[in-house]
Amino acid sequence: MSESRDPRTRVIPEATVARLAVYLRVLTGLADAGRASVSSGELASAAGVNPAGLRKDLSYLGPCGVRGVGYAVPALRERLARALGVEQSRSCVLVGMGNLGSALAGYAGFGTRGFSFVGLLDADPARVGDVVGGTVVRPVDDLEEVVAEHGVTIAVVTTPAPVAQSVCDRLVDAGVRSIVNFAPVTLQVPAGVDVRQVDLSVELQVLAFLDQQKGVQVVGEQVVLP
Amino acid sequence: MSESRDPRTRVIPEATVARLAVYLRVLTGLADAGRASVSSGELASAAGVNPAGLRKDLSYLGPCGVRGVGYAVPALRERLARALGVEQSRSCVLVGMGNLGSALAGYAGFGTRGFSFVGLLDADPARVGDVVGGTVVRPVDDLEEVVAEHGVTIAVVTTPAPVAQSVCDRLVDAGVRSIVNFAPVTLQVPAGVDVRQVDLSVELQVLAFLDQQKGVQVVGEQVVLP
DNA sequence: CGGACTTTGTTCCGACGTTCACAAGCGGTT
DNA sequence: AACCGCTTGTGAACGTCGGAACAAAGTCCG
Repeated sequence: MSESRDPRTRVIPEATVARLAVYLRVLTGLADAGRASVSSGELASAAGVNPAGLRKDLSYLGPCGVRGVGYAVPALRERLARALGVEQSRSCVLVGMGNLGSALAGYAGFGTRGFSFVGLLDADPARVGDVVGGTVVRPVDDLEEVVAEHGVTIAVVTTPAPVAQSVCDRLVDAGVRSIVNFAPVTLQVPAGVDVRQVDLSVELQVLAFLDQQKGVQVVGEQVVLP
Repeated sequence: MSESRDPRTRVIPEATVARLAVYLRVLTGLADAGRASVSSGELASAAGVNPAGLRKDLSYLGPCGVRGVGYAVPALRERLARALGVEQSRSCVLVGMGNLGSALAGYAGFGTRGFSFVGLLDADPARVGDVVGGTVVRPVDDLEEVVAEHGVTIAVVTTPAPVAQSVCDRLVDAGVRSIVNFAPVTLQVPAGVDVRQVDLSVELQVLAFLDQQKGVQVVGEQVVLP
C-alpha cells in the first residue's frame, strides 16, 4: 500500500514529469536548430520555469550535465525520452471521431513525439471507413479487438459526454490503464488506472475568474461581492 | 506587486478554482435532472475528489450549505457561477481555424457554460468567410479590431506552433489578458497576463511515464536505471 | 419539548512542491 | 600547472496544498 523507501528507486513527482515533457519539446527544437549544448538558464527561460527548479527536475534522472558548461542537447533529449517511456513509439487508440477527434488524429506532431494512433474508432457508421492521418476509422465494436491486437495501454476519449463513461469502462476492461479524457465528465475508474482530464470549459472558467480579479484592480469597475 | 492582505478578499487557490469549475459542471447536470439538494459526499464522488476537500473548497465562498441537509443545487450553482465570473456570458476570440479551432468553435457546450466566441480568425483566405457555430470567420488582420469591438479579454490560440508567439503578442497588445494556448510552444507574456497551456503531447507523455512505472511493478520486466 | 442523528464548516497536521543560497566541479587561460 | 569564472547539483527554509479528525448547527423523531 505504501511506496517503498528504496533509495535506488528515485520517485519522480508528477508535476516534475509534466515539466520534463515540456523540456523534451524545447530540446527537440534546439536539436533541430543544430544546438549542441544549453545552460539551465536558457532552457528554463524557454520552458517558462525557474532555473533552479529545472535543475532539480533534471537531477531526478541523475547527473546529466557538465558543470561550467551546461547540458548536451542530444544526450539530454534521449535521456528524457527514455525516462518518459517514449523512446520507441507507443500505440494508442482514439475513440470518438467527431471534429475534435479528427483534429487530434490528423495532427502529425504526435508521431514525432513518440505516439502513434493504431486505432481510430467511432460509433457512427457514416464515419467508419474514413481515413484520417493515414489510419482507417473502424466501428467502435472493434474496440476490444484493436486494443488486444496491438497491446494498447493508452487511450484518448473524444466522444460525446453521455457515452464517455461506458466507453471508458470498455477500455479498462480491455486492458487500457491510461486515459486522456476530453469529454466534460469525470470518469470513474478502478484503482491502477490513470485518467488525465482535459476540459476547455474549465480552463476558460479559471481564466474568467483570474480575469475578474484583475478587473477589480485595474479597471476600477465596481464588482459587488455579496 | 504583492497581493493585499485584505481579510475581506478571500484568496482562493488556483487549484480550488479549477475544482469549482468541475463542481459547477456537476451541479448543472443535477439541476437539469431536477435535483433540489446534494450532500458533499455525493458531489465529491461525482467530481472525483475528497468530500472534506470539497467542503473546504466551497467554504472559500462563505457558508453556502445547510448543516444536516446539504447544499441547495440551484443556489449553489448560481453562487459558483458568480464566483467564477461566468454569471453572464463572456466574450472570447479564437485564432486559428484549423481542425482543432473548428472543433472548439463548433462545440455548443461553451454557450451553456458562459462563453461565446465573438470572433473567429484565420490567416488562410480560403477559410475566411466560412461560418462555424453561427459565427463568420474573419481575416487575422482584423484581430485588433475584433478585440476592441467587443472588449474581449479572453482568447484561445489554436494556430500552428511557429506563429503562436506572434499571435500572442498581438493579442496582448490589443488588450487580451487571459489566453488558452493549444499550440505546443511556451508563450512568453508580460506580467499580468495569464496563460493556460493545453498540450495533448504532454498529457500522453505523462501517461506513458506512469504506464511505464506500472509496467515495472506488474510485469516484473527489468528496467535498468543508470 | 428534548434528544439523537446527520451533515456542514473549521482547525490541525503531515506531505509536497518551490525557491533561494551555497558548495562542488569542470574548462579555459595565463 | 595553478587560478579564475562559470555552471551544475544539492541542502535547507518557506509557503502551499490536501487529508483527517472534531466541533457547530440544524432537522427529524419520539
